Amino acid sequence: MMFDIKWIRNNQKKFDAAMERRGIGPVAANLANLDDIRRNAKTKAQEIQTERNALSKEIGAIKLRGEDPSNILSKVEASKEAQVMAESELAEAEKDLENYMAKLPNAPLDDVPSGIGEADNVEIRRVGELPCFDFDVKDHVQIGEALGMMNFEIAAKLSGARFVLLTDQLAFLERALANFMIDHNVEKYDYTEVNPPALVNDETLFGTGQLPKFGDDLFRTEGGYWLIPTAEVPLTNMVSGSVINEDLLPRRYTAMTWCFRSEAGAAGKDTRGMIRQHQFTKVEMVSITLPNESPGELERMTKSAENILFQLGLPFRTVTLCAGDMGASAQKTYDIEVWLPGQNQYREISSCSDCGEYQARRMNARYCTKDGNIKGHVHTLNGSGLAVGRTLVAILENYQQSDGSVLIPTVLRPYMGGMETIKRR
RNA sequence: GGAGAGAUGGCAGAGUGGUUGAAUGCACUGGUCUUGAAAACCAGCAUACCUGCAAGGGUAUCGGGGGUUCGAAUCCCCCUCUCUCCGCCA
Repeated sequence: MMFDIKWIRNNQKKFDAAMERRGIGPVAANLANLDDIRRNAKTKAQEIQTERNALSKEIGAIKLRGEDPSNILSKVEASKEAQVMAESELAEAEKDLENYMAKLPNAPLDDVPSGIGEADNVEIRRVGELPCFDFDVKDHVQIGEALGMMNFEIAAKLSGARFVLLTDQLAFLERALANFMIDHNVEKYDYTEVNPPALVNDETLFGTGQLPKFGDDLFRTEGGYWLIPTAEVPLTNMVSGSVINEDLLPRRYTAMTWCFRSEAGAAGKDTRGMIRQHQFTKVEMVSITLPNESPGELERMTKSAENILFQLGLPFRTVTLCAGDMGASAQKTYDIEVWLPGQNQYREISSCSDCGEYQARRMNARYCTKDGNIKGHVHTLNGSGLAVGRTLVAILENYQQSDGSVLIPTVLRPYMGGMETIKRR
């Protein structure tokens, strides 16, 4: 069950209040009603089945004695019709309830600010000083193209709009960034590196909440696979359907993957440059925790992402998303926004979310005590650490020099064979 | 892609139409015995859901879905996955 229907039945006002914060009208009464129908149908179907089972057993016994069971057989015949009816009623009721619940978003935590959009998000900290330039600031497209290492025309020829082709030192930089991030997550924050499938099935996308509602944002193969929009999908679903011993929690996974997004609703947005692409590289973090540990884990995960920016010397700010701006699966989200001199604004580079038990319920991922007693659903969290393409953009723009070259952040140099600057050659 | 074999409780492994939710062994838990332990013996040991204040009662589940039957782990069909062989391939 995607939500705790018993809890909803008994706490209808609370549930509706939570949904209202996400801009969704009252649903609890509907849910309770659908559940009533479902339970009644179930009870009825079970009663009929009980009778049938008893009769069938009796027939077995009678036949064993070598007697004629035909009078009972006729009784069975009568109950058959009733059973078919009851069962189809039940199936319909269950489907109705599931379909209804599958489309509801997660309930925001109490400390999530109210609001309907970006403007209502709350900044909680700013780190790093904005760079000053004594020359005309260029954006990453100008810088990259001038270096001759960022090409949108060839990418458009090969694929179409919203693709980019990096060459030479920029291709190298992207690879170095990913390595740096993975190492950071593994060595400093105890994440386990994973190299997951990038094509997944329907069930997996349902588990993390992309399906059934947001299939339009994804690419799908003719064979019915989906290209992952983020490594959150495979990493989180690693524990689907399993019962994890509480001693083994928390579990932390990190992966570098390509991410594929159709950007269906983004026509006209960020059309210039690498900010919004159909394909981009991202290093992702996923944590699986005990229920009471997810809020602390969210802070930890966010710190991990922030620390990468800090080490790269990129200025950023962190905001708490308001209830209306969060993704459907999240119960609390921090966005980290990096400063982009070329746009003269902060832009999202990481999003860290505590999904509570929302995804765990969809995936049926639970935990148990040492002696195997199943206690409940785990909590799941995911966060970018970081979006590699956007990090590359941020480095180009923040570390640009007057001569068109780009300084490489110190921590990255070991990952680039000691190279200190990227310049045209 | 072709041919074959398989999927049963934590594990191993019986079971081909009628008290089979499922033998047996191992593991695990409790007990007896013992100074203690081992061994031996006895008992217990799945999950989900419905119903009930509770005790309890009930339903479903032997990879998944559908079918045959009064009755299916057992028969039929479809699918998934695993293994072996062949082909192809990074």
